[in-house]
Amino acid sequence: MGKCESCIIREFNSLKSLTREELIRISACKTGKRYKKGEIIFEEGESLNGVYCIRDGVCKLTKLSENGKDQVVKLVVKGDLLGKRSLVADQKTNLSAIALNDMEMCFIPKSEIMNDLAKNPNFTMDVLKDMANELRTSEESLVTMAQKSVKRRMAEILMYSHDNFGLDEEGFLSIVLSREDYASIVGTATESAIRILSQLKKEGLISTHGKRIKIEDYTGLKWIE
Amino acid sequence: MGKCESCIIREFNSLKSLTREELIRISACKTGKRYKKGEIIFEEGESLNGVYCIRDGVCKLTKLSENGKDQVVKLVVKGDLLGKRSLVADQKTNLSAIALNDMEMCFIPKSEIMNDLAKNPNFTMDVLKDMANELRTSEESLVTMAQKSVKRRMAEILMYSHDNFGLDEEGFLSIVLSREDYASIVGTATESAIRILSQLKKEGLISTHGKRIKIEDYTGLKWIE
DNA sequence: TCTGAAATATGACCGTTGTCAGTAATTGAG
DNA sequence: CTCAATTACTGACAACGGTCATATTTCAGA
Repeated sequence: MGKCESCIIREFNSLKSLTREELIRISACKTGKRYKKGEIIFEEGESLNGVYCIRDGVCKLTKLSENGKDQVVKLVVKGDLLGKRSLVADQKTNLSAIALNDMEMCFIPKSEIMNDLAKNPNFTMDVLKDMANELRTSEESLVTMAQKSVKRRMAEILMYSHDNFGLDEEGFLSIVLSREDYASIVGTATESAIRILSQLKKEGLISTHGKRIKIEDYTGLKWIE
Repeated sequence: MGKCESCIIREFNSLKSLTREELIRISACKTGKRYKKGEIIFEEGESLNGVYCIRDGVCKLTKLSENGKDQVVKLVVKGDLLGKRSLVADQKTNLSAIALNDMEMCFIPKSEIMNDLAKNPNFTMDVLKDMANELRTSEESLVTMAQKSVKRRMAEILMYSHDNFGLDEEGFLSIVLSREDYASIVGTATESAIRILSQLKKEGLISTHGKRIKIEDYTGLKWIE
C-alpha cells in the first residue's frame, strides 16, 4: 500500500501540510480500501469514522431530494480527501458517495485526523482554505443551477469532464457516465438529458459510441446559451 | 460602539473562541460601519481587508450570472461574520453584499483576524466548523435549485423568513423584500415571482399589504410541491 | 396633497422541460 | 455466443416558466 510520507498523492491535498512524523503515524494506522464501479462508499446520514484519501478513480457525491431524485453535488477525484466536511463538523454525512469507476483509496481514522487538526495549525489552516474553496465552487454551482438552461449545464459538465478527467486513446471522454448520471448532475430528467445529448450530436458538437462521448467542437459547446 | 469583550453578538459566531486578550486587541482596532437599506457593502471581485461582524440588520449576498441576472446565494444576519471566506482563502470576494435594511456592523481588519487564526487553534477550528456548516447549507440549496419547482422554492423562502427573521407587530414577515429580490432568491423571473405570490394569495396561503407579506397558512406552504 | 417614476400586477404567447408510453440498442452474466 | 435485463432513444403531450406588452398601484419627494 505504500507509505504516506513518500506518497505523491498527498501533494494534491491538505495532507501536504503534515510533518514527516505525523505522516509516519498516519501511515501506521491507515487501511487500504478498494471499491468497484457502482459500489456505495457511504450513504447520506451515515457516521464516518475517518476520511478517504483517493489514490485512483472517481466517485460522485449525491444527495436525495424530497422528490425522490438523486442530485449529484460534486465529483471527487484522485487527490481529494473524501469525508472531511463531516469529520470536521462532527456530523453525519450529508451526501452519499458512489464509485463511478474502480477506486483505490486509503482510509485514515478519525482520531488521527482530529489529533493532527488540533495540534498542527498549518494543517488546520490548509483544510480551512480547502473548505473555503469548496464553498466558492458550491456557490457557483448554485448560481448555475438557478440561472442556466439544461442545455448549457450539460455543455458545462461535458467541458468539465474534458478539462479535468481528459480523454482516452480514441479521444472519448475518459469518464464514462450513464445518461442517468448526466441527468443527475445537470439536474434534469433522464429523458431530457438523452434528448439534449442527441441534439448536440445532430449539431455536430459531440459524437457518441455507446455510452462513450467525444467532444467534436469544444468552442461550439462554450457558445451554447 | 462598545467593547468586543463585553459584546453579546460574538456569542453567535466564531469570535466566541477568542481569549479576552484577543478580544481587547480587536476592540482597539475595529471600526463601526453603518449601511442604509439598498447600499452596497462590497461588490463581487473586490479585495476585502477585513471581516464585518453584523450587529444589526440583514444583507443579501448575490452573484452575477452570465445571463446578466443576479442570484441571491445567501442571506446574512445579525451575528454572522461577513467576508470570512474571502479572507481565509486569500481571494477576492466571489459575491456582492447589499443591505436589505439599515445595518450596523463592526469592521475588523484582516491582519488582526489572520493573526488570531494563526495563533489560536480554537478559533481556527471554530471558523472551520462554521465553514463546514455553510458548505452543507450551500449544497442543500444546490439540490433545492436543481430539483424543486419555483413555487416550492418560493414557499421555502417564505417559511425561512418566518422562521429566521420573525414577524412584525401586525403579523407580517419582518424582512420586507421587493418582488425582484424574491425572484432573485428563488432563481426565476420577477414576473414569475409576482405571479406565484398572487397565486398563493388566491389559495389563501398568504396575504399581502403593499410589499409586506403575511403567512396565513404555514402548514399549507409546507405541502406545496 | 399632488405627481411621476418605480414597483406590482396581469394577460398572451411560446419555448423548454417533465412525464408517460413504447421501441431499439447495449451490456454483462453464464 | 446468447439471452435477459438494463440502458438508451424517440414521440406525444401537457405543465411550467420566461418574455414582452400593458395596465394598475404604491410611494417618495416636490
